[in-house]
Amino acid sequence: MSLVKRVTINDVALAAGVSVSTVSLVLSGKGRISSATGERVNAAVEKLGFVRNQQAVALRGGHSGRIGVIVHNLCHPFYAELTAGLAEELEQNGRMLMLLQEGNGGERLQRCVDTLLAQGVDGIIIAGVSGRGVALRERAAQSGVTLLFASRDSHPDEVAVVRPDNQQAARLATEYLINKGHQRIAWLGGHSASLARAERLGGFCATLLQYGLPFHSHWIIECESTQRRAAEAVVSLLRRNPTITAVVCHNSTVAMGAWFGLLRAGRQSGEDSLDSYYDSRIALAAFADVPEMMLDDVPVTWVTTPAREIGRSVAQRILRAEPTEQDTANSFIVPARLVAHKG
Amino acid sequence: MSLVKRVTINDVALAAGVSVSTVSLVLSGKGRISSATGERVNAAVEKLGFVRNQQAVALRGGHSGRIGVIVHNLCHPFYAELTAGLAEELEQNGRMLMLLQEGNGGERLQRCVDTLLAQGVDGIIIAGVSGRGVALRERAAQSGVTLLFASRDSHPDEVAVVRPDNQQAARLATEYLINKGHQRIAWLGGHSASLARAERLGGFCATLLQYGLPFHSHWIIECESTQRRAAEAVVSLLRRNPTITAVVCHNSTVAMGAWFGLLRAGRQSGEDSLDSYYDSRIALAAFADVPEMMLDDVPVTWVTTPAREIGRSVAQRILRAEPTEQDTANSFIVPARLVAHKG
DNA sequence: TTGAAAGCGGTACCAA
DNA sequence: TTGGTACCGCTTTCAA
Repeated sequence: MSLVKRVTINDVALAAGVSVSTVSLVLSGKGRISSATGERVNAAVEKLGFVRNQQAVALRGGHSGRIGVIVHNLCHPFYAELTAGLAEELEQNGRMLMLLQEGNGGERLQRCVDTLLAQGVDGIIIAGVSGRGVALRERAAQSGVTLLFASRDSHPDEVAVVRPDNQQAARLATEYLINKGHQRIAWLGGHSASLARAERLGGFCATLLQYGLPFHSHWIIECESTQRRAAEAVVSLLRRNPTITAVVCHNSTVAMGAWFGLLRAGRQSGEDSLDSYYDSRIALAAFADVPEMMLDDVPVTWVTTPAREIGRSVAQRILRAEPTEQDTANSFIVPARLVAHKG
Repeated sequence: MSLVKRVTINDVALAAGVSVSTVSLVLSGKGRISSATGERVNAAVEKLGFVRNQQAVALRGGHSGRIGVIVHNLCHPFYAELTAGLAEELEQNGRMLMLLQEGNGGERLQRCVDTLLAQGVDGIIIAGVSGRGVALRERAAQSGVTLLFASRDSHPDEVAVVRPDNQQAARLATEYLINKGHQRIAWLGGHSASLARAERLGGFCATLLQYGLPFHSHWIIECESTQRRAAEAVVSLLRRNPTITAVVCHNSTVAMGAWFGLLRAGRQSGEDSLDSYYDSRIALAAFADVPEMMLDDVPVTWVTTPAREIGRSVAQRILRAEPTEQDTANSFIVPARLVAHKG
């Protein structure tokens, strides 16, 4: 037993009574081979259970079929979806994904790229990391490897990035509410340092202005992403500004919290039906990274960021990209979809 | 421009004025090298930006440093966490992860393994796929590669698997409720075909019996994993069995739904405080794949399956494993943790 | 302490 | 239509 030697092309050649070059040709279907030889080789491959050693192929000069992916946090739903889309698309094209998680800090990212380069990847995708993009791309280019970025927001660097259209997403949500008849719309959630939030706010404000609707900066509420805080915030907001009829929430947690807050407020104000209280008074719209089953029963209209599509898109781009032409690659912005609450 | 040739060990040797063998020795710190030469080589490495080609290393006979991972569904929180833990642990040990998603069907899984084998991985981890384990392990063993399984439940095959202790998790939840004074406890959610559910139910029933508490099979409710269904189910359950004081929920969606159901029921029954209605009447416990921030405000006691730890654990095992001794590897069962609702 | 050379498993060019 | 063979980048004896 012990170290079972792997079946190589030599073994196949021997078994089929041909040379290694012939086997190689059959394998890649390149040369003009007589069908008799072809079958003999294939039979040998089958019998011996031969699997082609991709490392050797890559070493000789071919492509390795590996795409490196550096993802900031795999457990974040957005990046999980993105990575899933990436893997899906890459697998469909016979490539595979080498995954690295970028735990902390900038130095580490550089090292991730080097690790990937050492593994002989054909391309590298960085998902959700900001800054230092130019230096990294240069490093990758030195090795003739395409480097692409994917992110939730626009990149601070001047590098190409595939990302969601946060402005359009906000416009979508806002217009939906406006078309439903809402005129006084507030914003709840997110931290002012968030770039994605800033982009969304841009779309939100622009849409309000465009429709000639009032916009007050004190209707824009920062809020920690917990249900408790969101519930408190929405109640206090509505108490101070009773004319507000709709709220756009920065994420699903905030939206859930806001809903609970409304439920409580409805109860406390003596309404006899929470649903009617909600329906007649306050409409909720919110951004979500993925259409979550968990949220199916909450009366919120969701604008979902197409994380999976972004993954697929960036995969397609890296497959198409020639290492030399990467400089021509421009940002590719994927639109969001609106999922209206039924009923 | 165009195809920038990668810096090789030859270039380094040339630049440092030594032979390739010397460079190799310095790189791996193996031979006894004079510090003068060592420094000259390192300087050249630095200047040229050399990165060692792992494919060549692996081809020559060393380990590739790659671990293949086949995961059923990356977007499922349990498997996302598991994969993250896996990646974390592997990276800390200088390995990396080649990720494959097993979309559908059995044939495909076999192909995934072959793909991984062709890439020259040192080991393969299959996360969340059942059946056909024996055949796959055999295939891997032929190539001298260790194959390990990780899963949410016990495996139907007779192969080693790292998995959560579903029985213990259920025991944990049940005992917690009992210690809180609950005597009449129901079960809500999950499909009867689910193996994980069956295991949990085992722990649940055993604990009840152990404490001499009543157990009625009609207190075990199957339920689709949506909030709406769970809300309906919990209300109808309590209406039929008003003596029940606690419910164990099969997952977080069901728990959320149950809570909403209780809220509604409380309101309809004319209670003036939902919280007190809930607190005084029905306690909820539930299983969750990860401690989710989203759930921070729901009065549910969670038993979290340690997905990340399972990932880490299986990574450690595959790093430790010698290809030949895999048959001695037994199932490794990771206990769950209880997160009591504060207040 | 260092260098020369033989592979690892393929590919592809050049002959036959 | 096939076979011989020189590599790809690196490790590792074996000599020097």
